[in-house]
Amino acid sequence: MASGSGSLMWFRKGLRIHDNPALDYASKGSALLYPLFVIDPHYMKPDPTEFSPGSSRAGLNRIRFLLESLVDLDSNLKELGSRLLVLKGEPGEILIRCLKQWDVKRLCFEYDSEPYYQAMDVKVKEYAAANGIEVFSPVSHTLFDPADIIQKKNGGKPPLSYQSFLKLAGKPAWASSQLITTLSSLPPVGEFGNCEIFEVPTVEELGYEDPGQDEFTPFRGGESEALKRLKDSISDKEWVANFEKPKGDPSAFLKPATTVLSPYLKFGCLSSRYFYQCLQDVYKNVKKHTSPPVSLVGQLLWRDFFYTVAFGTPNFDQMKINRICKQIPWNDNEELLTAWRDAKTGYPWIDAIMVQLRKWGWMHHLARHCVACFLTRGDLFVHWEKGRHVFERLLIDSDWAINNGNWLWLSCSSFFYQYNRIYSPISFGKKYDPNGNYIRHFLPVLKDMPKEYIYEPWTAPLSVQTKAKCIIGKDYPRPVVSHDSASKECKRRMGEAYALNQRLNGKVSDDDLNSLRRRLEEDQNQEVKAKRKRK
DNA sequence: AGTAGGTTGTAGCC
DNA sequence: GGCTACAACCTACT
Repeated sequence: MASGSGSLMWFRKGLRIHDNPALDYASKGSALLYPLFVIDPHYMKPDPTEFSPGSSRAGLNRIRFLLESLVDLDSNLKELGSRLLVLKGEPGEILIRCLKQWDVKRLCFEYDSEPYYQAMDVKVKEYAAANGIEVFSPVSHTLFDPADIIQKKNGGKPPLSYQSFLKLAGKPAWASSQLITTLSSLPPVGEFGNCEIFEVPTVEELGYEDPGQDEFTPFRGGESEALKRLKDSISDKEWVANFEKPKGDPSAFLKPATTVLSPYLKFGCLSSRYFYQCLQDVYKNVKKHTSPPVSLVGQLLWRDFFYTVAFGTPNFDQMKINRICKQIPWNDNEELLTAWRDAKTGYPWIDAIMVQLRKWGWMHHLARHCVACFLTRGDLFVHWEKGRHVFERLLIDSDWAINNGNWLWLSCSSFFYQYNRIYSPISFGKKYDPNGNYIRHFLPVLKDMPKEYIYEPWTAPLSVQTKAKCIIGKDYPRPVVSHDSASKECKRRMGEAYALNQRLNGKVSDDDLNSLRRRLEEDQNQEVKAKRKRK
């Protein structure tokens, strides 16, 4: 109760010591500190109905990354004379139970703008208020407070373009203040009575079996790893100063073309604000540097842009009743979706990327673009929400606002509308990696295919296929669609869908969408018939 | 009402 | 590596 002398630090994201205002405040003026993490079954419980090992929300790679981050957090807390208390269950309920049983006068946790936590936090705050417990919930996951930008600076609506976001956001308030990056010690952990406290579990303890995979993500979770990676990334000042995102090589995998700090930012193992300040320090000491949107700081601002729009847009993660999302008659073709998801489209560039996603949980941004475009408006015309689900589970850096924002972008449903610009599943990869080394690594079945054919193996003469020990249609699939005709058909459908959205001023009903879907399919059948006749 | 600009398209040319 | 045509969308702002 309010008479207590302890603080409860509730970790969700923000799995770090450095620049953690909630932790800093919790540790000040309190005789006791309870650092808590709750293992949420929504996120961690095995779901055997899913297409890959993991829960319904997260694949095994990301679950493992989170556990590693917790182990590291626990060990960093121990160095400061504390430890991490791990509990299991629905986090909101568990937290309230802890507040009831423990000696807590102050509850601290990082503000989280995702709908899932917004709903949970309302209940927790209500309980705290009713019981005289002080709540401190600072914005420290992002550079800016999304609510501040939307309400105070833009009259209640989120900006829908990056440029307008930049103008509204300006410089962060804390840009030139000293962030607290180290703590010297923490108060001792209080008595936790009959609460059953766990150590950080292993994946096996969570009920997962060894998936028997030959290759796993090379990225280890945790604040220590994040800071090491940050230091490595910014040590090359020229590289930082000249960074231009679109110029990176998506096929580079031995040494990725970006920092790969995204998974650490996702879980808050790395503070985006600290990263921002480190980058500004580099910029100060060089003659010239790149700028947003392409620079490294630009990447952090992209992150905040998507957080802001996502916070200000109800139903951001779906097509229907989403104010900013174009209504498009996507198909529901399970076979095409499965081929894409399981790296069996017959396009090696696409399939190699999907294998990297499955094994590493990370691919270059442009590689993500290629497969997202291919699944949706480029070739297969499958609903972006299906692709979103696959990314959401498999990416180690999957972040609700950013993942959904990028699927809206790539499917030309919002933010980006030039649907005639389609990534070629053949030539896009080839211009970076003409020898196909990336494909050879992630699709070893094609490792002996001559480079003349590796992006289009179905065009290789049978003698070449035999010599490469890879028969197309047997050892590696034939293309599920022909890119030339499929992309043309997609453009036609997008054009029709856009016209419908414009005509109805965005108010497209299920019936409108279904009748367009029927018409498009009829047109396509007629077209196919006409083609046959001509032959 | 009209226009500029938009992180990252492709193919074909030099 | 850079230029052009291709076909053409939207948002933000004048």
